[in-house]
Amino acid sequence: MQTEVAHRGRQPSPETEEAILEATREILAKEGVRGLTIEGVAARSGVAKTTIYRRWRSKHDLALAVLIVMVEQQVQSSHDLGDTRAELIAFVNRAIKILNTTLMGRVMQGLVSDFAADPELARAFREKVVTRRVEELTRILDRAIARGNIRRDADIEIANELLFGPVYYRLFLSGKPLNKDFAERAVDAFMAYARAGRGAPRK
Amino acid sequence: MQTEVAHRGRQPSPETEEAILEATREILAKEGVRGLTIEGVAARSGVAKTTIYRRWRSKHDLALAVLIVMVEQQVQSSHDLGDTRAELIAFVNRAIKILNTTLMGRVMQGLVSDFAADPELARAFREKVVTRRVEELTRILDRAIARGNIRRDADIEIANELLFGPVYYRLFLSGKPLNKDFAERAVDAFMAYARAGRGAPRK
Amino acid sequence: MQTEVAHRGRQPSPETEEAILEATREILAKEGVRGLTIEGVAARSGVAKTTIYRRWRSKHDLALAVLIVMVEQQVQSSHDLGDTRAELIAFVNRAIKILNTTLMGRVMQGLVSDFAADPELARAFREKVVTRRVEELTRILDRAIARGNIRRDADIEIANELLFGPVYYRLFLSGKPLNKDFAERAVDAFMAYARAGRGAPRK
Amino acid sequence: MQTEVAHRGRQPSPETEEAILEATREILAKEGVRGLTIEGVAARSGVAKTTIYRRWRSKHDLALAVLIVMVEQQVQSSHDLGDTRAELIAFVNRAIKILNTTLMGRVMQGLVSDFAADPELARAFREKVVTRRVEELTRILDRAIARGNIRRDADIEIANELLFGPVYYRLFLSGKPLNKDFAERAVDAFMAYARAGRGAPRK
DNA sequence: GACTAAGCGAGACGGTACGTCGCGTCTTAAA
DNA sequence: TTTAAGACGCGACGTACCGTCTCGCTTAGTC
Repeated sequence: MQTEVAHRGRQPSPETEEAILEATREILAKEGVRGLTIEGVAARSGVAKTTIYRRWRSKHDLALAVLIVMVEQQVQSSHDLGDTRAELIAFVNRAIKILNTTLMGRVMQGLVSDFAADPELARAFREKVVTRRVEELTRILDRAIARGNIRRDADIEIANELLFGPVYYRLFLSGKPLNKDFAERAVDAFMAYARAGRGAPRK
Repeated sequence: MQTEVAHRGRQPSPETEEAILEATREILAKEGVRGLTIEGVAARSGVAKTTIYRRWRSKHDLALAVLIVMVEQQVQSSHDLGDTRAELIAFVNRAIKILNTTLMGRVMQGLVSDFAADPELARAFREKVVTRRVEELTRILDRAIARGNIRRDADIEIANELLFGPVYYRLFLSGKPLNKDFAERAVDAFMAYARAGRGAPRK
Repeated sequence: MQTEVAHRGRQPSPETEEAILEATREILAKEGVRGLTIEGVAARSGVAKTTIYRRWRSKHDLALAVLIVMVEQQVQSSHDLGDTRAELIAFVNRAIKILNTTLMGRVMQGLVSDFAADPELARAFREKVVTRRVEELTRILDRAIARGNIRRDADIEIANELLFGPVYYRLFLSGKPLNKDFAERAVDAFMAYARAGRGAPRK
Repeated sequence: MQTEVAHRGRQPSPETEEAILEATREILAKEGVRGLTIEGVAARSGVAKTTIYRRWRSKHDLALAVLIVMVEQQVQSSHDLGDTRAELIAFVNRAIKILNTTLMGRVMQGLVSDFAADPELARAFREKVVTRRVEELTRILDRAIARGNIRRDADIEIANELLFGPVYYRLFLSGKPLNKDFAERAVDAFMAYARAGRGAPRK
């Protein structure tokens, strides 16, 4: 008469999940977010569509999941180099390198439009990806302030925008290559600003 | 059966074109690039799908056309204020205002992913939209150099990235509002950088 | 992820199939094969276009399916009347009556051009429709031979062509009505031929 | 005041007409009635669509025009061979040969469905194509009656159906090849019938 | 020689239907 | 209860042709 509560049935399998993510990665690499379809992932992974929907709300969600895994594997703390400029350049360059050499760049290009349409997706992206970067940046700037390299009241938010705004501008809009000396200039601009102070000499 | 070249056939009707663009604008305003479909534009404009395809290759192309018309109407030269910082702030704020108050912002968000997938689209966007901004910026910086406000060798490309990178970073990624004092900070950072010179004091 | 074969998934629903066939019949009756469109069948039946395509390759295939159902319902064995001529006349008249009173005539007219273009369709038609007639005819001729009414070596193929060639000639080309005494003449011609024998008196 | 009637303007050019027919023939040969489109004919002939529509109501009409030209070129009277059976066999074989070796067969297969849908087309076909055959057949049967080879009251209509019904049955429905001895059998059947008389021996 | 019809090419246009892709939901049977 | 399989309704895609419609030129007459 089914009075029991404890029936648990078949357990979700980790292999299934991995198969899905792997297929997603392969498709993403070959065709970008554009070519990513649930149908395609199901076919390539041998997993049923239903199973995928049980775990992710949309293909964007799925792409983001892949991206997050990627970010987590790339995590790497920047150590104290005793030189703020060098630390920042290394930091920005690390981000650039990931964008250039992994799926990250293509996935970002494909996902960015979805952030505006899907707040939940945007939230997840910021929480998992941006936050880490901001934390890292905070550590670097704290050291910089301690050393007296930059103003006490330098705003982390501005720092982030000045350093990475140009990076994504190139990735999304201008299509210019993201190379090394490019990072230097962004860092120099930020340093000039942060050293001088907000109310610094004008005109 | 004839050998002439000059036969021209029926000319594309401007009314038809306008009807399509207007319908596109309406849908874009209501539902964004996401909700834009050729089918929908055809239905709303009373124009046949085929006619739309005859003029634009894709809905992204169509959205871009709308955006370009918008930009062309907004064109406005910045006059000499005698103050570079003020001119730049006004310049950036003008862009921000357009993003905030017209369809431009939403359309950009929706279109940005397509630039990576469709080089032709990206090329058109840069040519029609970015180029104008760069020209304008050039004029401002020329005046600034003439006045001695910034270094002779300041790079227009960098200027563009430093000023607008943060703007689009907010629009695309962080979702933070694009308000007034935001423009000031980006301009101050650029000015600090451009005044100091590239090989300026380090550490 | 699994290796089994036996998963069966959701089964095609007979209601869906019947809805499609019924809508097809209605359209066929009203507008003929000419007016039959998958789009129309989908609309009238409330079934999705894709579902129709999942079951039939083309509208011709669909029309044939309807025709086959019709034929299967009309199947009716001719019993021994003790008189070959009477049996054949009844047989031909039965076919004529179906062509005259059901959709069969119109559908055949509309389908006939497709047989030449679509061998698969032609094959299906012959298998399902012609074969039955030939079987029936075989039984009648066997009885005729047993009675000594016709030659032992009368060819079933020729019989079929002599009896039904004129019928379809009228249906397809001359447009003359298919009435009763018409069948008699075709049967008489065949009987004269089959009784006389192939090498019979000439000139 | 336009009282005149006789303004004539530019005359339709025969070259244009021929170019259209030639293109039609080529397409018909390659792709059959199925692949025949006004658009295609216009493209291949270099003639404007409008010009084609000015002369023919539909692609079927156009195909029929081609077929009629073909028939007119093939016209050939059968001479008195002194032997009715031989004359009929030659007559049927001539028709078969045309169907087998020219476009006629394919065009007939493609057009036959349109006869039912387009009475005007059917009328034109009968008038231009069938009529000639019936006239020819009449001459042969007149000679046969004169010779006493067949009954006085043999019906020309029946003759036509008995002789050509089987031919078109093969062409349209059974797909069996139209070869030589096939004609003999149809003729023999007709002869047996026509010699014996309608009210001939039964049972 | 100017005027006036038509013929003609080119090609835009509104349509209808095509056949396909992918979505997200559902049903079924097996694990 | 999860899973693979796959049917299903749905919305949109981009394409093929349809038949009609300007448009501007060419070709013949007629006045």
